[in-house]
Amino acid sequence: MPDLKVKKTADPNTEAKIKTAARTIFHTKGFAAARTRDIAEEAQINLALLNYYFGSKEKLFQLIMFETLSEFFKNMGAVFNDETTTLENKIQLIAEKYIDMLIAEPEIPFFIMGEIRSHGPELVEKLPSANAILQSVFFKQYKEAINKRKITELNPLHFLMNIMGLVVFPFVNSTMLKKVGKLKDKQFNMLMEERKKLIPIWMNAMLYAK
Amino acid sequence: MPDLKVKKTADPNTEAKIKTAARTIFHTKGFAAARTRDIAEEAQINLALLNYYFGSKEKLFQLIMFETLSEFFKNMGAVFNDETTTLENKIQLIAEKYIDMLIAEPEIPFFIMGEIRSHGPELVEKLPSANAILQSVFFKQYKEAINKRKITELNPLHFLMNIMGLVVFPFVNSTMLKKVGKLKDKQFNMLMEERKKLIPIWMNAMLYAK
DNA sequence: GTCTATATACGGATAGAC
DNA sequence: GTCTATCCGTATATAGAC
Repeated sequence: MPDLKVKKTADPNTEAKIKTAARTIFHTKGFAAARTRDIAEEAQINLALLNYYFGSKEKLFQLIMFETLSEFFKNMGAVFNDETTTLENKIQLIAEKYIDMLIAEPEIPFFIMGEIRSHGPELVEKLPSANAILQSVFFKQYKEAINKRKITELNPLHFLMNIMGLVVFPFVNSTMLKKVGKLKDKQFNMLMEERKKLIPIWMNAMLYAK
Repeated sequence: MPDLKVKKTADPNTEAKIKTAARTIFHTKGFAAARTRDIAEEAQINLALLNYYFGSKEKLFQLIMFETLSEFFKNMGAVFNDETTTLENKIQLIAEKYIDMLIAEPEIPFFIMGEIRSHGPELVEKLPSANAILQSVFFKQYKEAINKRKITELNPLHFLMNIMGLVVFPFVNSTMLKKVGKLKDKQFNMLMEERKKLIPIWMNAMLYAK
């Protein structure tokens, strides 16, 4: 008689399902507002399995946070330190890659910033890439461009704030922007696509302004 | 025999103290992570008094949220709709006023965006000013400037995203920026002061770029 | 109005059957 | 591995003394 699988056989995907669900819930609600029950429901598994596989809400969160951060910074390190591309190339690549990523997962920057605020700056310590940003090839090239054109030298952080502000901020504040502009998600994303081309132009204009 | 006030006379400031404390706690932690005990401690009052005066955590939150939003948008409405100032004037005023406000209360934009995300867009409905932004004098002047100079017309939302990104984003992401730039609060605020002058220059350059 | 003590609800976690 | 039932800490809220 064949095994009809009438009863609970192990689901090989349970662990993965929980992780995917946890990612979604944590990203959208943040650690404090996320409930393990939300995650269990999203994953369509029993609540007890969350603890069985991951020990605790806290441990599961640490895992998701670690993966999210690695993912968020890994692609960027390569662009920032590529010796073969120009400053202008890099600006364009950063705009394109970040915007693509943010269209795919728009909740990530808010999630990261929120958890950095609440869990304190210890979290930032764990970002190897973060500390080295100002020493990257990207910023060396920025300084060269400034010197060459004999422009008043500003703290390079302004440059960093500007490109991040232009790229990331619309996603962080998307709810309000959609409301103000009466935009559907699709239209909003179209605007973001436009910005891939516009931001390099704007950044260039800012660089040599006045 | 004089009244030595040995015992509990009514403190006329209790209500105000709770509100001030609630503001601080809600702004820094958000609704979900804020505990009524945190607020009571911050205000140095008995926990029960919070409910005595404000009914519930939820009601107290609604009050703080309403006041925060009104305050955040009221000054801006005046600037946006002033017929007597030019576009350039307004950009400068917005940068100055917003940055002053954000140096004084840096947690506000993150707080507002976070609660809009979690409490859903109903909250945005309650912003009378928000819906009218694109009809303001500020944006009329923006469109005139574009037409006059025969520049490719973009969705005005780009203009809004840009100025907000440049002004607000550094405050939203301040923890990471301080870390990356190894800045004390004081140094960070100095950079923000610099931006009051820089943002108008940059916005102008962006406006007529390419 | 202010306090202490307590009720009530909720969320994270585990025991133990299957 | 998966489920049900339950425990326990914590957080909001209230009852009632002063």
